Amino acid sequence: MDNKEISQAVIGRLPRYFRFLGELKDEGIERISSQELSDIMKVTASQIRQDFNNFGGFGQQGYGYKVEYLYEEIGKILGLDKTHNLIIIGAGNLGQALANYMNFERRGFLFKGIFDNNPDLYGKKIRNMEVRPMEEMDAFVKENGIDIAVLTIPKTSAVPVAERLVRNGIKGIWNFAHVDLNVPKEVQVENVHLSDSVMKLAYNINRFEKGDRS
Amino acid sequence: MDNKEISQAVIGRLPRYFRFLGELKDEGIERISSQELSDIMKVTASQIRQDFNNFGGFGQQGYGYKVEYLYEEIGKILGLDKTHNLIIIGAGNLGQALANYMNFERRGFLFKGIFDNNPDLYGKKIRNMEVRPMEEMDAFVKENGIDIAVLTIPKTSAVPVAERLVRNGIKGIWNFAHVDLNVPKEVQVENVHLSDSVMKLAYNINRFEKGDRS
DNA sequence: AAGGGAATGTCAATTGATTGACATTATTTT
DNA sequence: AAAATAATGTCAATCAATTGACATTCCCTT
Repeated sequence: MDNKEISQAVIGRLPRYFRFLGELKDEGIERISSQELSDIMKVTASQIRQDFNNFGGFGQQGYGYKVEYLYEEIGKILGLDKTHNLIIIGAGNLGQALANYMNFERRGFLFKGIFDNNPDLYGKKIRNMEVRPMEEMDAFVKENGIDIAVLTIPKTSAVPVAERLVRNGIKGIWNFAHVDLNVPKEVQVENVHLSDSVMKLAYNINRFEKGDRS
Repeated sequence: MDNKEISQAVIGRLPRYFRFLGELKDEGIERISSQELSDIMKVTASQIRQDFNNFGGFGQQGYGYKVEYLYEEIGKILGLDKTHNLIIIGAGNLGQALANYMNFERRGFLFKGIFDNNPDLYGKKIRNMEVRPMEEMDAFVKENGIDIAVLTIPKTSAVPVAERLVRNGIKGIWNFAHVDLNVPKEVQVENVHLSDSVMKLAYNINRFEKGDRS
């Protein structure tokens, strides 16, 4: 295994490759060239080859890539061959949506529990899982080997809750709260700032209306 | 108004500036230098000045930036001084979560309707708005001047629905479906691919466990 | 009113990402 | 079995983004 650092630009593209390859596989396509993939995905063939080569190259010269093999390998790179125990903090609309939405299970993300600090919700069943009070979170994380916490709580509580999670050995935080979390570098944070996203959309709509047709 | 193209890298940072400035404003801070902002936001002061200069520069030499003024100006750049009429397509968990979650209203994103093709949901009230059947969508978009459609439907239906939206003059699509939409360039698409996001998280957790401490 | 100090705006240098080109190597055909 | 073909892997060139440096300008104090 090479130890050279892979840029996040490349990593950010892997899930999209994975998605397209999965679809090709489902269609029964067995092999594909970087040029064909380029046409489908609307990125340059050069970038595709460059990206795959970061991991050693999965193709055969003169032939192309075997779709299924490539799909498997990218899955492994992304760590989808392993399972991850996951809890959701915040049983509001978004937390519930994510809990139910979980065809993430297929990818090895196992939903292990959901927590909230609203007593009205305690015991409520969400996807066959009772909402637990926040006080139980710390022990639960430690005892159940939880890797990932999904934060769907208001920004005011997000920071202290993140600190508690870190203290109990969480490995990754999927953060939906509108706030930056400052955690030690051994804890991975992936932010989903929905309002940032919709603002970008607003900008681009506006930009276009002002006559910047590009 | 300058007509030079602003890179999406810069645009992508604006919402974060906006968020931090809003908080500073709420704390009653009146002025800030790029260096101070750099310390808070953990980006270089040079990048901050460079970014703002894309829009002509909002500061005063020897003084810094007026927080409130800067906040307002970035809001205007993002188009938050205008209102956008928005509908949600797909009244499942995620659609409902987004509908309720809407403190987007504060930013000028006005929730005007929600649609689904499941008859069981027709008429169900979500945030004071009855779920409408998909058949009514096309006319509704046209008649109510809808700018933005939020797609929270399965990937199979996302593509044809996007086409219908485009035909009826939608300006932007906030796409939560796990599929790439091919729309004319005058229609802006902002993707929120949640599974891509969680896969990136999985990668980074794995990478770290394998000993890449960075 | 004048001078010193502070921080912007901007240019240049560097770093990083993407694209292009092609030699190499495997496959396929004859 | 050899030649032709096809497409990768990789190097070099280009393009874009980030950082660093500093002259300029404006604020603030005396």
